[in-house]
Amino acid sequence: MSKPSIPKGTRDFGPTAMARRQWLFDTLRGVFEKHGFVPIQTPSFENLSTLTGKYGEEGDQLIFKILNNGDYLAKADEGLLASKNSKALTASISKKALRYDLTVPFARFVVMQRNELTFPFKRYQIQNVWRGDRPGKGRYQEFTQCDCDIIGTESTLAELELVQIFHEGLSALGVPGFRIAINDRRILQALSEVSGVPASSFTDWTVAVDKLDKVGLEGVAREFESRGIPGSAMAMIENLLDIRKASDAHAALGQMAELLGAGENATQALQELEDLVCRAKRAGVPERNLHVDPLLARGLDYYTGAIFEVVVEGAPVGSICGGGRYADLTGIFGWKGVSGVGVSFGADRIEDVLNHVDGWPALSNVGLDVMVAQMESGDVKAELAAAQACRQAGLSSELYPDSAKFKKQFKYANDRGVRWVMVLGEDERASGVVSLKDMAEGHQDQLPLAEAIAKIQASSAGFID
RNA sequence: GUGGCUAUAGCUCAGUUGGUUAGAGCAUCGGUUUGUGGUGCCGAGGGUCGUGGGUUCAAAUCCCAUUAGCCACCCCA
Repeated sequence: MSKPSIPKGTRDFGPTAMARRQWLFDTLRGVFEKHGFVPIQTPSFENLSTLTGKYGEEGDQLIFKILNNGDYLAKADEGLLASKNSKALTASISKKALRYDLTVPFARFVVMQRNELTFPFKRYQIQNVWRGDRPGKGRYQEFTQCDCDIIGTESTLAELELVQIFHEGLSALGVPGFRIAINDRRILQALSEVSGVPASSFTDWTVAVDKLDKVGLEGVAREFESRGIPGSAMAMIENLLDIRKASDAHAALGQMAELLGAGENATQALQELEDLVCRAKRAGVPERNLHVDPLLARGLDYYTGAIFEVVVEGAPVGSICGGGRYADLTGIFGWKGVSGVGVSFGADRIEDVLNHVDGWPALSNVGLDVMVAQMESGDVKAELAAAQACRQAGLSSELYPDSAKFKKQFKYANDRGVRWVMVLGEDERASGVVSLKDMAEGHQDQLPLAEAIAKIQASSAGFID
């Protein structure tokens, strides 16, 4: 007899966790809808070719591939099979894969549905994604992303709206001490150019920069060396570290402008960031929650403009949200020149943070307002009618399914955390009342059914968290 | 992928330098008389000590292998 288990990096969610998660999703949904986003869903798995080549080489390897049905080996390429070249063989034995994020499937969706949609199109999407990563703290193989994207406009008001949504969403969830870091790929591009990094090494450069917080300056230097980036580029990194210490976003942007000189793209990006920060501040996003971080890089290949990341100080997980502008993600699906920007809330990591700081509101997972006890006679006519009357009055109710001893029935109600128990015995029926016990207080009264219902309605549903 | 730690009841863990029938708490179930839960008291069930080999008169304990999990590194959102 082997104990059952679930794959590493996956989790079961019990009633308590689900009460919290549903509240989390409801809260974010409310924020998205308040900003005019509409929901969509896409399939859990896509054609493998839709996903590959969008997330960088590392990302591609983390995509969960689905083996073809049928006798896939018989149909596989003989030569590749014999050479045991897994990577090359994949294409001939797998045509589908679990989605890796919600953004690429969204781009695919937009291209396919373009004639049905009105642009700019604002959608939100709360669904699972899968990554074949090595699981660890705050790292799952299956997790839920809550995305909202605006596609079909280059207006920087879209970035502003998403920053507001970060602030409104995380505030509504009660996430403490979150910090929205913003940067721009165009600025990064210019920085790498100014520091003498060949254009072909830009991606390598961003990967190394992204690691700074983990590996330190020496680590980045080693990265540069192993990736063939001139050591002279280190000077810039140190400058950027200084900028991080700037008193505010305005000062940071000013220093960055000095480093960059007159590159046109970068100048525009700097101006846009400046505007974004100002407008966000005016829109009520506190300065302490918003930081311009010249070292924020982000790994995904498709970002071209503003990029975002949200971290929580002292939290046991990495970033809880991410996002950015992608100028032409639909281009790879055959529709060029459609710019979009989006952000993603990592529900599972936010859940981890709230667990860590014990920051959940009081949520009931009881799901039952009143339980009707069953008499030994097993004649349930009056009980069924009472339970139904409760439901018609908008209460959730159930009749205990067996004519068990009261001790057992009351224990069941207690263990479930049900506050109210109704008893309709001989005596009650004779006098046209019900007995209603308040499990929280321990009192019990006899009163007409209608009054009992009113009393329950006046109380809150459960008494155990 | 590298290093370290761990594996004993449903859960969390004790278990001495190897030595009789492997324990506790929690959980579960039953009892504590009439139609009533939570706290108390009494009782019960439940383990081939991760798996396979070895050393020994004797292994939960020592050795080897193997599997799984945890932590750190690496990598990444």
